[in-house]
Amino acid sequence: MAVPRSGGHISAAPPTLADVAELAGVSRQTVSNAVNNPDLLRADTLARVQEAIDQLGYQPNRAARSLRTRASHLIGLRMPALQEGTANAMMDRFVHTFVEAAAETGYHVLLFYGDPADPLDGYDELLRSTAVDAFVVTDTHLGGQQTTWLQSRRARFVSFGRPWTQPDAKHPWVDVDLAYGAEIATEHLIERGHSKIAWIGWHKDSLLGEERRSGWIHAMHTNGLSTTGLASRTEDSISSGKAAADALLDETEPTALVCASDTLAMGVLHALFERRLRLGEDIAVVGFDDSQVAQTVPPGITSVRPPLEEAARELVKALEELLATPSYAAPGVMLKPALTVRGSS
Amino acid sequence: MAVPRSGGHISAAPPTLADVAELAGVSRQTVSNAVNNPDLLRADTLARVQEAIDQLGYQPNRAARSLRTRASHLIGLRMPALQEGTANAMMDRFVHTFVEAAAETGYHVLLFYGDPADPLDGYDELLRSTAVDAFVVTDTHLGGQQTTWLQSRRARFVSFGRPWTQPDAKHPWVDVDLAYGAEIATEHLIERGHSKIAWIGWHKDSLLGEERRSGWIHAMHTNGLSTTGLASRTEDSISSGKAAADALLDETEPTALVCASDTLAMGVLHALFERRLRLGEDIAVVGFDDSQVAQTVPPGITSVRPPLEEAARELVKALEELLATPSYAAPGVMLKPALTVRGSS
DNA sequence: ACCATGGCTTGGAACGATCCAGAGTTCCAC
DNA sequence: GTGGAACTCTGGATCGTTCCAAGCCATGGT
Repeated sequence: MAVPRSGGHISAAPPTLADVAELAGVSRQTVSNAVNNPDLLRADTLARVQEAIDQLGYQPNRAARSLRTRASHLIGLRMPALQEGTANAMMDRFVHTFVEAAAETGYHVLLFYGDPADPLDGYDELLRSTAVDAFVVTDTHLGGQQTTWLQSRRARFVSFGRPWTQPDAKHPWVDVDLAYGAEIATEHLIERGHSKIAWIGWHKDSLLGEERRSGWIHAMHTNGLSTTGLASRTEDSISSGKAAADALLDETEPTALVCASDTLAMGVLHALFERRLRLGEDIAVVGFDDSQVAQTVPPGITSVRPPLEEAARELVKALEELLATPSYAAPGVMLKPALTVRGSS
Repeated sequence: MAVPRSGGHISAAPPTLADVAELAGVSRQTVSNAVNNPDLLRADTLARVQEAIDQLGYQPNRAARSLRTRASHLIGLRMPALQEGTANAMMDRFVHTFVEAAAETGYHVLLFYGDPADPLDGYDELLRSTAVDAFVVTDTHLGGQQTTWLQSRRARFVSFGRPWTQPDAKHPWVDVDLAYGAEIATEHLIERGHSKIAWIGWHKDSLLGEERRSGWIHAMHTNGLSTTGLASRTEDSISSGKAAADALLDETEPTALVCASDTLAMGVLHALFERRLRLGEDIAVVGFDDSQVAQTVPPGITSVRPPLEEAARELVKALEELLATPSYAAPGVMLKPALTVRGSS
C-alpha cells in the first residue's frame, strides 16, 4: 500500500516523525512519546496520534533512532565455517531457532563472515562502527580467544558453549550437557541388552570429545561393564569413523557403538554397508546432534538431541538482561539433551 | 590497512570524526573525504589524517552514516522456514555462500524471521524503517506474492529463483536450470546401461516439480526410451518417497530411479532397506540438491548439485548494480547444475 | 485569590556522519 | 602582474530521532 504524503503525490520517501506530528497537530516529541512511552500521553491525544501513525504507516527510522539511542537492536552472529561434513548441521538449526527467538523480543540478527583462519576477524569492525548491540559467540570449544578479546574490548556478548578454558569467565553462557547425553545414550543401549558397547570419539585434545567420552565411561562403570579395548579416538570425519569402526569390529566385536557425532556414526554406516551388516539388527549405533542425516537415513539413527530451541531462548533472555543491565553477570545455564530413539538401536 | 586490534588504550566511547579531525589538525569534512574520497586530498594531508585514524582506531559510525546517506549496507534475508525434512538443507548452504559473497563487497546480511503462514510478514517493518538497502527473496516458486508486493512498495530486491508466474517481471534474478539437471541425471543413468528409468516427482501443481520432470522426459525420449508406467507424483517427504518407490518396484520394476529431491531419494532408500536391496548394486538412484544426506549416506547418493556459490556471487553482483543504478533492469541469469556422481549409481 | 503540585506537552539541542556552497591556495597563461 | 581555472580545504546545514529542561494548564489545598 503506497502512502500519500502531504504533497498529495505518492512519494518513495517514508513518512517521518514530523509528518505524523503535523497530521496529528502535536509536536514531534509527543509522537515520539506515543511510540516509546504511551503512558505519558493523555488518552485522547494518544488515540489521535495513533490514528495519524496508522494512516501514514509510520515506522521510526532505524538509523536515526540508533544514532540517538546508541542501540541498533541488532545481534551479531558470525557465520560458522561451512564444512562439507555434517558437523555444522546443528549450527544451522541453532541459527534458525536463534533468529526466531530474537525476533520475539524485537531483535534482528546480523550475520557476518570472517576469515576461518582468524577467529577474531569481523568482530572488530562491527564493534568500532557500533553496528550491533551484542554478539553471540558459538565456537567456545576452540579456545577462549574470542571471548577474551571481546571482554577486553568491553563488548557485550553471550556464548552458546561454556567457557571451557576460563572457569572464571563472567559472561552469560548456555551450553548442553553432552556428558549426560553420552550417558543416556549408553544406558539406552544397556537397557536394550547390550554389554559390549564401544565408543568412537575424538582426539584427546578435544574438550568436547573428552566430555562426551566421560559420560560413556561413567555409564559403563556404573553398570559394572568393562570399557577396555572398546574405546577409539579419531578425527571427526566419515572416513576416520569408518576406519575406527572397522578396527573395533575386527578386534573386539562390540554389539553396539556410541559415536561422538553423527558424522562418525555415518562412518560406521559405511563400514556396515561394506560388511553387509544391517544397522539396528546386526549392530546398534547411537550418534550425537540429531542431524538431518540421522533423522533420514533408513532406518533412522538414534541420536542425542541438543535442545537448541531452549538454548536459543535462554540466550535471548540473557541478552535482554545484559543489554538492560550492563553489569549483569549471569550464572551459566546447562541444559540437558534428550535421546531420540530410532531404528538404529 | 589493517588496524591494530588490541590497541593500547581503550576508551568507553568510540572515537568520532571530530576526534580524528582535531588530532590531525584538519576539519571534519577533510577526514570524511580521507575515508570516502581519498583522491580529493593532497598526499601529505591524507597521510596525516590516515595516521590519526589508525592511531585512534577510528571507524565511521554506521548509524550516523546510514542516516545521512540513506543506505545501511545491509541486505535483508528472510529466514527460510525450518523443516524437519531435508528440504532446507540447500537453503542453508545458500545462506552461507551468500553471506560470504556479500561480505566481499562490504554488505552484511540481516536475517529476519516471519510468520511462515504469511509470506509477506517481516518485510514491511524493515522497509518502513529503512533498515535494509535491499532484500533477497528465495521462495519464488511459492508464487509471486512477495515480489509483486515488494515491487509495489518500490523496494529493491533480487530473487534466487526465476519469476515463475510473472514472465514480465523486471527485477534481477538468478536461478538454476533444473530441467537440465534432470536431463543430465537421466543421461548419466542411460550411459550406465539403464533403460527402465523411473521418475519420482512432485504433484502437478508444483512448478519446480514439473520443470524437473520435463528434463527426465526429454532425456528419455531423445534416447528412444519409453516413459509409460515409470512416472509417479507425490509429496516431498520421505514417507511418500518410500510409498512411490514401493509401488514402482512392485509394478514396473525399474532398474534406476531419478528423484526430484534428495528427500524423495531417502524415501527410496527406506524402501530398499526394507526389501534388503543394495543401493548402487541392485538398483541405481539419483537425487537432487546434493544435500548433506546425499553426500554422507553410504555409498553416497549421486545428486544434481546446484552451483550455489556461483548463484550467490551473481546475486551480489546484481545487487551492487541495482543499488548503484536504481533503474537497473537485469536479464535473469540461468545457471547450469552439475552431477555429483557417487556410489548410488 | 494564590501558590504548589503534578500531569501533559513543547521547542531546542544533540547523536555522528555527509552534502553543499564557498573560501583560500596554487599554478599557469597571457 | 593579473585573471581565472583547478585544486584543497572548511564551516554550516541536514538526515530523523530522542534527551532535556522548561512551559502550560488544570486541580486542590490554604
